[in-house]
Amino acid sequence: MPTPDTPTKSVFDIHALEGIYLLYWKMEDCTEAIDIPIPLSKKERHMLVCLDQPRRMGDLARELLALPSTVTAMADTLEAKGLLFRERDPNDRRAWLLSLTEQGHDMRKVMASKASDLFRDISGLSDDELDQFAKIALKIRSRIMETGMPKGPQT
Amino acid sequence: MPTPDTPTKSVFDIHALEGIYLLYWKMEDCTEAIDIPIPLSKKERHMLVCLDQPRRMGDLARELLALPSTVTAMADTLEAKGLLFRERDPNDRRAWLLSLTEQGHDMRKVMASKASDLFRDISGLSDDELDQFAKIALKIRSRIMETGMPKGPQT
DNA sequence: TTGAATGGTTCATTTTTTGAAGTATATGGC
DNA sequence: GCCATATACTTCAAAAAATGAACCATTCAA
Repeated sequence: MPTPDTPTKSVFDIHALEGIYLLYWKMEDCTEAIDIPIPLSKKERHMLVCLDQPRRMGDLARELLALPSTVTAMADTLEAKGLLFRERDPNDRRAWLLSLTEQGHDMRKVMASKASDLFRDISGLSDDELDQFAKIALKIRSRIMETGMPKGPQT
Repeated sequence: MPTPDTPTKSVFDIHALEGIYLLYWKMEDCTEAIDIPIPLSKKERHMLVCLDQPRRMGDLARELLALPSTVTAMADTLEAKGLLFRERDPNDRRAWLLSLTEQGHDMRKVMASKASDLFRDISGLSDDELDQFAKIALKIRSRIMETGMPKGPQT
């Protein structure tokens, strides 16, 4: 019978990564339970949260690891629910900019603040640790935004 | 036209969380590209990585935020691919323990070590920061494992 | 100007997830 | 021990979500 795998010698071992995955999954799980007036799927929630400012559909698709056609569908339903609207990108008239309506912004704010609270509870970190973690997470965020957002599914 | 939302005053603000999400998504994206002899879906990969030691299907379902029936289906395909096998849990003969075959363990090790490398590249952190981040991620991991794994979808 | 590339849409197909009903084992009260 | 109820997993049909190919409009570059 196989015995548990021994940790690799690498600095950042798989159990730390597992911590990140668990955190993500647990956040997903608890976020489901946030009570919002209009029911949204997980991906739709993420899309909403990504829209702190107007974004092009293609960018969203890459960030959310979705195909353009998937983003079209999600934008359709969020638009139908009155949470966002499309505007032509003045710099490229092929592209749409998605922007939140006032209702969309309200909902996004509620979700963002609840998510932040959830993170504190779930992680159980001290203020000091939260601070350290946030600092590094922000670094990772800028790094990914600079050096390459996810490429997303290839067609 | 709505202006970008102002950050909340909470210690752990939404942009830090966004960093964690981006990290997760980018890891998903790059992990797709890891070349393995037997093609697996994302969830199947996660399941494999979770099986560093024999686990009950119900536990996996909760951790992976899937329904029991979904885990049954995934276990079936991974079993058919020769990567894991079922054994009755001697402590509860209703339950199955999923264990990796030797091939499964080999594949898991490859994926775990590549994931670790990927993380270093994607995050772009210094060794010192990696260390700090890993320490905190491990804390979060134990915290979640103690105080409550995800409940998963409710039937 | 024109041909190739890009941004998004449409829609039929495939994949994945869901959930209700079922089997087998466990657990707690009597 | 016996029964009722709960738990662990399975089955399978229905629903939801993602995919990808064909398409239109605009942009970019030769």
